[in-house]
Amino acid sequence: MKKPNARERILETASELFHRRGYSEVGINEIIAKAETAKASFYQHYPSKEVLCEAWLSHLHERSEAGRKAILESQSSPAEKVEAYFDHLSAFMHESDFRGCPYSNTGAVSDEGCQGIVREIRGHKQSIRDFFHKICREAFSNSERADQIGDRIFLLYSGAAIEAQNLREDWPILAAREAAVEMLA
Amino acid sequence: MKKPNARERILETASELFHRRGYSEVGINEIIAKAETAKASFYQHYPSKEVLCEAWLSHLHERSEAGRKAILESQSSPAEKVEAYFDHLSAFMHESDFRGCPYSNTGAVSDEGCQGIVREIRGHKQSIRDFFHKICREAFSNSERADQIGDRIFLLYSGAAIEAQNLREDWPILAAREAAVEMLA
Amino acid sequence: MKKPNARERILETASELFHRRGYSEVGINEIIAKAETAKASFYQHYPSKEVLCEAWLSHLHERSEAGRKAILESQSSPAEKVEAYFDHLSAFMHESDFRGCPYSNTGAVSDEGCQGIVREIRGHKQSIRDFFHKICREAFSNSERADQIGDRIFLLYSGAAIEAQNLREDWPILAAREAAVEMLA
Amino acid sequence: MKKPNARERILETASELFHRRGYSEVGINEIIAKAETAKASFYQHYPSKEVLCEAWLSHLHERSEAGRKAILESQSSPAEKVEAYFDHLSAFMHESDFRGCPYSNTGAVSDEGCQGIVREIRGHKQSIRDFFHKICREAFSNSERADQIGDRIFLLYSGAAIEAQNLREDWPILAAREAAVEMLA
DNA sequence: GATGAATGAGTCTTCATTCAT
DNA sequence: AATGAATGAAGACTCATTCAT
Repeated sequence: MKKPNARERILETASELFHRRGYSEVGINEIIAKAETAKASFYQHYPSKEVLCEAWLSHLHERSEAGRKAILESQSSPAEKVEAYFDHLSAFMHESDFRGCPYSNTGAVSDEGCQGIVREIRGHKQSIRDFFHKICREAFSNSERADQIGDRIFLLYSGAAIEAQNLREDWPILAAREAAVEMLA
Repeated sequence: MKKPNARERILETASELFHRRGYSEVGINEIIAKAETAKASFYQHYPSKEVLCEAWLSHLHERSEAGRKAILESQSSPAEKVEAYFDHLSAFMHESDFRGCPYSNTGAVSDEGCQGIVREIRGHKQSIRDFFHKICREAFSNSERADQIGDRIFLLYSGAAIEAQNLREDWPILAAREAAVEMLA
Repeated sequence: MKKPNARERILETASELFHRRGYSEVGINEIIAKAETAKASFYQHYPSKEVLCEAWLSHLHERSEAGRKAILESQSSPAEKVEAYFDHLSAFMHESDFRGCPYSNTGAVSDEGCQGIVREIRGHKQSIRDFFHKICREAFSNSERADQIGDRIFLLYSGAAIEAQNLREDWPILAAREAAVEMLA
Repeated sequence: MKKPNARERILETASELFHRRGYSEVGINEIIAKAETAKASFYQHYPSKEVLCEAWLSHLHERSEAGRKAILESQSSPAEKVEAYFDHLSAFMHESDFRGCPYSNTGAVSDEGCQGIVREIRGHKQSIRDFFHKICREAFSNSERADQIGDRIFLLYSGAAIEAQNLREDWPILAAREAAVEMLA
């Protein structure tokens, strides 16, 4: 029984599982079973579980970058842009039963030995930080102050994601959003 | 070869290992080996790994509560109290090579099935949130505004911890601290 | 279904399998199946397949040393001692369907990374070499000449074992025995 | 990307790898990767790993036969011919970091099921035996005695190869050579 | 209160081979 | 003549837990 597109099916399945339950909690066996693939087919496409994890984070990052780009290019005000991004976060959290940030969650179980994974995490985080910096530079004439506020919103954003996960509540997202908007006023 | 205090040695060993590498990444075998205990002795004291995890988080919480109590009872201003707590965080992060928050890290690999663990996490987080609320109520006459600012500082605090871990840098802690102080001005 | 003495059963089973088919050709699964043990029981007693291999070779060496000791302590002439040892070899080869020398066979699939295994092999070989040296010193007044002849008999012995294996014939053992006796005449 | 001579590249690559690490320790994947060939191309040229092994041994045998033929046809004395062959062995061992005899090493991991491989091994060994027989017939008028001495030199030769490998020393080759020359005196 | 031996189910990864194109 | 994707079986090893003593 030959199944084409194993590569894609594996990535899709793993994305779902890694996100919902965490990278370290999902085994190759479960992935290939759900993806209906043979184990050796898996390793033909991904040399290791770690590389699959990188592919997942990288793929997620691309989509997430596109979302930020769309917001940046919109005609909205800085505050509206920030609001839009927090609304994205809120939707994302509800979709995934408050599983939090895939990057932070993965970072929690990856030591410095997982170089590729760590690179993906840092790249993603820096990208979000840059996003807030850009928005704040639209709002503030002083670029130093803009970056400072951008960092604060970035931290509020991260804190909101992690605490919404920990508490299984969405007030952190709303509170962070409100704080961010206030900072841009 | 009788080893007294097996219970304590196990908890100490597990605390160190869980914190540095993560609950899911540390096995029972490693714990009992480092604690120089027999496997059956382990299960005599802790019926499961999960219960050991709860004991770890609970013990950590007690010490952390004591720290917050001391700060609250100090003669410092609200801003100074917040600064003191962020300084604690900074020291904690440096001590542990930026391993982040034990509670959030554990939450990243625990599903809702781990009721005891989840309870510890939520209790701890709520406790920190309360701590900031109390400080803010000293600073603001309007208690609603106080809680709002307290929540924001709580989120900055969480965000700082997680991003210091992700980026292995300490600017998030400094930036969050600065933001918190500004909010209390 | 608890089975005591797993450790011994594993060693016995592995000894048989490693000898008949070769260290690299026998998997842990087969060993534990034949020994009727759980996989984890295996690893409780032997931290790795490599260590099991060392235990096998070491155990074999002890028995083999005892045999040489008995020959050395016998009242036979040097030639008779050598004959006795070659007769041992002949019997051993017939017993095992001409599977040759376990040490040489294992050396054929072990690189220098397998330090423990290599140590066992070299120790065993040196022990046989010493054995022939001792016998020859009984036969020759010149100890240098004795060691020289001892080395030659050692090499004849090794060559006989390997070629009896390769050819599945026993003439090599008979020929080597004859040559050795002639050297002692 | 068309790669001509895939067949030859595969054989060359496999020869090197089989010799250095042993037939059973080298996988098809490694061979095709190093030979820069596709997996299916491999199976187009060699229906199985076993057949590739036979091709390797057969090819090696041809070159080795040529060497023996050259020695036999030389104008040297029997003792010189034997010396030349042991010198070949010495050079071969040093070139390959004392990996020993490819045929004996392969025999150590091949059961009687591998008919083709076993045939190659036996053919090769018999060929070397014949070689020594021929040389000894030049040296001895009594052809029975000649074959007897030839067999002894053959066994010394085999023993030297295997023990040089086991001990990673070259004294066995020198000792066997010396013994062989003495036998021809 | 303490122990070492035993366990089944799981981990990630590699094997030699075959398929459709 | 060449290819990349697919495969089932097996590889060594670890998991958290339970047992009898």
